[in-house]
Amino acid sequence: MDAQLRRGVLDVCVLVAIKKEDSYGYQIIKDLKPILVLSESTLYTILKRLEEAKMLIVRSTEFEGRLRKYYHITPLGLKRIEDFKNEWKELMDIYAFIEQEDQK
Amino acid sequence: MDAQLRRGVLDVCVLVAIKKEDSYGYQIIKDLKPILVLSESTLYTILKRLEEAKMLIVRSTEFEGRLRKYYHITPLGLKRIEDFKNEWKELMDIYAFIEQEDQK
DNA sequence: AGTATATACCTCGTGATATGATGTATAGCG
DNA sequence: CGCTATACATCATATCACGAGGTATATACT
Repeated sequence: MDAQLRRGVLDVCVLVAIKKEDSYGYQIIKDLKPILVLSESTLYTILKRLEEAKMLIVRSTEFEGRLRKYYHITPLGLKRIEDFKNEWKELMDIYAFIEQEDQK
Repeated sequence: MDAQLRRGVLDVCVLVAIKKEDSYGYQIIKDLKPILVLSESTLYTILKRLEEAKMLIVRSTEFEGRLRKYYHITPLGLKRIEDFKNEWKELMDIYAFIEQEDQK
């Protein structure tokens, strides 16, 4: 899929994956794989950005000798998802325009 | 609207506006204004990129003493629109996932 | 013991891109 | 003569995805 189109949904997909249940990097990649393949470098960049934007809070734990950073969604993160849904409507209008004009 | 979401549709909107009828920068901005506001610097950057990608060909003319660069869409440009429509389907699947997971 | 694979994190550099600010120039109108 | 509309352009900046590469542990296989 086109890189630019992906960008618009990447962070919201990550937020949604975490909203469902607190999760960590490696798990999120596996959970999203069926609908969206994303590399570790991409995901960790996104997680960091969302944490800096206070849409996520992190809690580091140790699990079987390895580090795990569990992310939890904040009210700001939930708001981001809601905002996205509204923006999606605008995007649908734009797509409708594309389809309509393209048929002419 | 979110900047990232915009990015995914900007160039296709421009292509569609030109597909309908050969057009030039200033006109395209006016035509798209009802559904998508874009600045001159943004548009001219996009036009340049699409021309370099051979999705548009340009023909410079003089109109009432001013320069006008008319753009015409190429088969590659038409293909880009078709590809976009297919990618849109993938994007709809992702959105369906977001909606579904968000309701849980 | 050694090797491979899965888990789990991270950083750095690069390339692509949108946008505001700014600049140039002409036409037409009051 | 100044203002607005038309019409182009460039530059600097900020954001972002991603590949390449790095570190470390647990488990399973040979």
